[in-house]
Amino acid sequence: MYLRAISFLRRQGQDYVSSRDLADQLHLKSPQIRKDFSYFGAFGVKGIGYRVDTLIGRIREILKLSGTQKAALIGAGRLGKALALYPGFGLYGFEIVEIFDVSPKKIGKKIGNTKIQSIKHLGNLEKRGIRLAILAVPAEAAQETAERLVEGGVRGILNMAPCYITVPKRVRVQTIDIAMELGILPYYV
Amino acid sequence: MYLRAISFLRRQGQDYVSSRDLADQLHLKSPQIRKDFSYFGAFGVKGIGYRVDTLIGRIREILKLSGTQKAALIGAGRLGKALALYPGFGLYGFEIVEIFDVSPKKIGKKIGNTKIQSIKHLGNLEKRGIRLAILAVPAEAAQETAERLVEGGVRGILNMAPCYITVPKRVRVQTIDIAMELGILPYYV
DNA sequence: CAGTGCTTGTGTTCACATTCACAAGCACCA
DNA sequence: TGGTGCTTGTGAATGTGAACACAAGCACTG
Ligand SMILES: NC(=O)c1ccc[n+]([C@@H]2O[C@H](COP(=O)([O-])OP(=O)(O)OC[C@H]3O[C@@H](n4cnc5c(N)ncnc54)[C@H](O)[C@@H]3O)[C@@H](O)[C@H]2O)c1
Ligand SMILES: NC(=O)c1ccc[n+]([C@@H]2O[C@H](COP(=O)([O-])OP(=O)(O)OC[C@H]3O[C@@H](n4cnc5c(N)ncnc54)[C@H](O)[C@@H]3O)[C@@H](O)[C@H]2O)c1
Repeated sequence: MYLRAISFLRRQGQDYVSSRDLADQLHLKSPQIRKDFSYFGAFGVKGIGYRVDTLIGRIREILKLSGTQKAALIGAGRLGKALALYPGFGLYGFEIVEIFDVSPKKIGKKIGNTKIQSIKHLGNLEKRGIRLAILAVPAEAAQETAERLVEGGVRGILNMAPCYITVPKRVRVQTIDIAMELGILPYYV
Repeated sequence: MYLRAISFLRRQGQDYVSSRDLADQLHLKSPQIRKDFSYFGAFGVKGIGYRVDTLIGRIREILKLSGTQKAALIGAGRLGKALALYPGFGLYGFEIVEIFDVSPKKIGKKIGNTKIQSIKHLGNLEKRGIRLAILAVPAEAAQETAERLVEGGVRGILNMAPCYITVPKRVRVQTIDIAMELGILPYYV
């Protein structure tokens, strides 16, 4: 979240940012931000604030986002296609290098420059330097597909299907349930 | 989250569920679930658990999700199209009834049964019974578009653009930043 | 070079959410 | 009908994260 906000400031040409500025932009209180940063060492300048470049570098280091990371996309449906063409992953250094699907109609076709491969040819992703996967298959197939990913050596899964998936604890899953997020709104409205 | 899990159980024909079962499924502890439910009154049966139908009804009531709610979709790009055709909103009783875009190439075309209208014709959504909107426009246009939605009487916005938007405090915004969620994974991997 | 204004970093306080532990209560059975 | 086995609902304990308040420190100014 900080990375996104600070990257935005950099694009606008800002060199320094104070915890107060960030707090206003992110709708947080400023001590929150200073505490968060200070957990990872003191890299601000009293009286001035934090240097934007330094901050981006440190946060990328902390989150292990330095350099580029390869990711696989599973499921070339409507959402999968949107994700495959989404440039926003670049900010965090992600690149979708392989796409898989089960449907013969889709296998062999291309999304952008990337060919859709058969899920049967998933193989050992780890050996190809892929440790992350985005799961955009129907909920019914999510658990089964996740298990194949784990076999393939994947260490982190972004699950777009509206269900929980169970994996060995060395594997991290992050689930996004878009409809559920919308479901939160009426309560407050 | 509970609603999704319990709806899943109902589809499987289960009549009752205990806090322990739910806890296992959602990777939580069981007292958490009992506390959460008890804040809204006691509607379980000791020795048995919670009746699935009752639970779904109560949670829908609590979250103000009883009945159907109309929503507008702004931005008929790749993501917008996927969302417009996504059946998963139905679980929470949402229906996308209007779609808007700015591009002359898209206006007049249909996604499913819904015609894409010009954003100029947004008008008063409230009067048409629309209190929720899904924002799937480029980040640069998000703030400006959100303001038009607020003018149109929208009370809740699901923002898919990777940026914060500022709205009057009577309006609730829920932002989903998909790339950011993926960005969380490497830290743990 | 002392004074002013601003911002960081952090010990302490505070608030809240999670977890524990157990009494109360229902169902089933002998 | 009394006993057994579960499960709920909830006060109390615990843990965790947010907010506060302020000393320490940098920059700029006259
Ligand atoms: N469309 C949306 O806007 C949206 C929003 C939120 C969540 N989701 C979720 O994302 C997932 C995908 O949604 P979608 O709209 O793209 O669906 P879709 O039906 O358009 O696409 C699903 C794709 O997955 C492929 N597939 C099915 N089983 C597979 C398997 N075992 N291995 C590999 N590929 C397989 C299908 O061939 C298809 O191409 C679903 O779980 C859906 O609930 C979608
Ligand atoms: N594609 C994805 O998978 C993905 C993932 C995460 C987030 N997002 C975000 O969702 C948003 C949409 O992404 P997309 O991939 O669909 O982009 P897109 O470029 O395919 O579509 C954007 C659409 O918005 C329309 N638009 C532009 N300005 C508008 C305005 N002022 N009013 C109404 N409509 C307007 C455009 O005409 C276009 O049809 C972006 O903010 C993007 O960052 C997309």
